[in-house]
Amino acid sequence: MESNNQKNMTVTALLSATLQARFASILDDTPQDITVVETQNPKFGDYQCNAAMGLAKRLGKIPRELAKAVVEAGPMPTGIAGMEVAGPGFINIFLDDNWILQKTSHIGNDPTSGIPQQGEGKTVIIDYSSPNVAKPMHIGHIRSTIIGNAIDRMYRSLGYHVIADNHIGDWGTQFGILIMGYRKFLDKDRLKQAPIEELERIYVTSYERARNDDDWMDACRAELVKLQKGDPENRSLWQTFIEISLGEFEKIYQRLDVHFDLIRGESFYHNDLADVISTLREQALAEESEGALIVRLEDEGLPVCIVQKRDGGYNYATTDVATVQSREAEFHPERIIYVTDERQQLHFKQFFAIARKTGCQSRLEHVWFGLMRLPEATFSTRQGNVIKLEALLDEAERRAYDMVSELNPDMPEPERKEVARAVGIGAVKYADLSQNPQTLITFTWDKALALDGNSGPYLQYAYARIASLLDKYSAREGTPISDQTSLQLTDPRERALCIQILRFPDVVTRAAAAYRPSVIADYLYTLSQTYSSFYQNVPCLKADPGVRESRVRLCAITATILKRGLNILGIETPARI
RNA sequence: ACCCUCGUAGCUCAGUUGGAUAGAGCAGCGGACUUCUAAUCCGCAGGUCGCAGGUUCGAAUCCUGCCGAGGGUGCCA
Repeated sequence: MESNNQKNMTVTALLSATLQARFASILDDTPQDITVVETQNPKFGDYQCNAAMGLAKRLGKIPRELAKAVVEAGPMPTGIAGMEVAGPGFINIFLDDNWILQKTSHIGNDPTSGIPQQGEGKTVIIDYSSPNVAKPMHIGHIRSTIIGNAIDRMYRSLGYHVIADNHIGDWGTQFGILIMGYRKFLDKDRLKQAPIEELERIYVTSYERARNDDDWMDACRAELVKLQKGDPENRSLWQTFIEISLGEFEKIYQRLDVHFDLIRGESFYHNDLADVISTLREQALAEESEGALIVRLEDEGLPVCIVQKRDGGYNYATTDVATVQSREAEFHPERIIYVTDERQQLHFKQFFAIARKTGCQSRLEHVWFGLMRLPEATFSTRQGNVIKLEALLDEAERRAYDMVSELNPDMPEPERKEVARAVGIGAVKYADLSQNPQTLITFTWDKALALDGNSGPYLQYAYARIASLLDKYSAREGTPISDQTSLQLTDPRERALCIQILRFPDVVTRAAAAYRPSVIADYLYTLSQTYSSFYQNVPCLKADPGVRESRVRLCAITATILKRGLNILGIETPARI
């Protein structure tokens, strides 16, 4: 009987502990870095330990002999059917079939699918999406939103108390320009029809004018000062801009199934900025240079950071320091994770350094991703070749609709639309989540909306096929497959599938530690392929009684893992496609 | 000039942080549908891991140099 403690451990954690004890039993002390990893190739066993080689060298022993001694140190521990020494000193581990089945059942029935609840009692703040007021969200914003949300869900699945905070750009010089634009160029009909597009239009018009007209520029500055001093009329306009923008953002968030616990823009921290500056002065961290206030960061190998401009205005770094201080005081987070594009790397290094100097205790992490580009050119607001997020999602749903209609012409219209929505959005999300974020990615419609191969729809389809199989089983037997059905291994493909299922808790743990949703995406795709191969080649419903129940149950557990894994990526799993 | 990333099959990308014969998808070729949902499965072909050195039992992965791409570098965010 396993203890609760062991049930909360991943397979690699369990095996690592087992092997560590085994090494310790033949050595004088307990080596620390004994780890067990999944094998790439089944012929090397299910898991492997590579520690003997490095350790032997340090101890002046022969690697193969050390490995052999470990293998022969005693009877096989729980869960392990056999171990063998291979190559220069690898220890290949073969799991015990009964243990595999027991573990697979446990993962299938566990409310957290075996994911260790390592985050219990810890708070993590995740700062993502963060669009600017008065600008529509385009495909440049999608990555922060989708990747950030996946990290959010990953940490929740590990038991962390997650605070998702949308740090919107609702304060700054653009509002003077916007207020003048609103007064002079506003078209009320357009504002009703497409509010955010109209705000963007008046902003761009006003901005163009300001570039060529100094009087206009001065007027914009004057409006900004009035706003910052609390002028009621400008204040109310500003509120209007924010409400309109938030309303538009919320539509996108609803479609993407993204929800924030906090929406605190830069303005929320505005009153704290003067205090931040005076603290920096008191601690002698800030000094004047060329009329501005700077923090020197040579000791960190970083360039100077300006915290207050010559005209008295504050910079982004100042706001971010104020934000961290506020978050620490209110929430005491163990960690704060920021998800932004790669251009802000230096900024985050600088402001993390300043935050630490001012006593910040939270672990600060910057998760960055490459900008998205269009095949023809770098996309930019100025050139007007942006793809609006809304248009992308519409196109995705349209293509998915055509696909669903072709596959399933009998599906009633409302359901077909609903499925098309889930599949279209899932395709867009998966395209973004399935690759390493830190690479430059070129946007193409076909890739973002891929419906076959390594794609969201492939995974959803795999899920739907299982759901259909389970329905069919229930219909025939008059009752769904029981959670208590005992599993058995009668075909190598069943074993391969179980081995994949066992990996899930490790994968989620690893993905969260690396802030990489692609690790989960990659795994789910492998799981689906393993399942598809099993399903295509091994009869389930048609199998003999007993074997049939076991296989159907295995299908059900696979479905559970697929559903949970996709849910962590923020991708829905319709029961029919 | 300096700093940060990236460079892997024709194309798009993985590669468990130093492990065994570098893997998928798309495209190409050959097979499997009166189905347990073929958006699938089985097989074939495709590689000087940008180039050159180095570190060690072992390198796509780590160090150095070079080439190429992208981003950044005191009053934008």
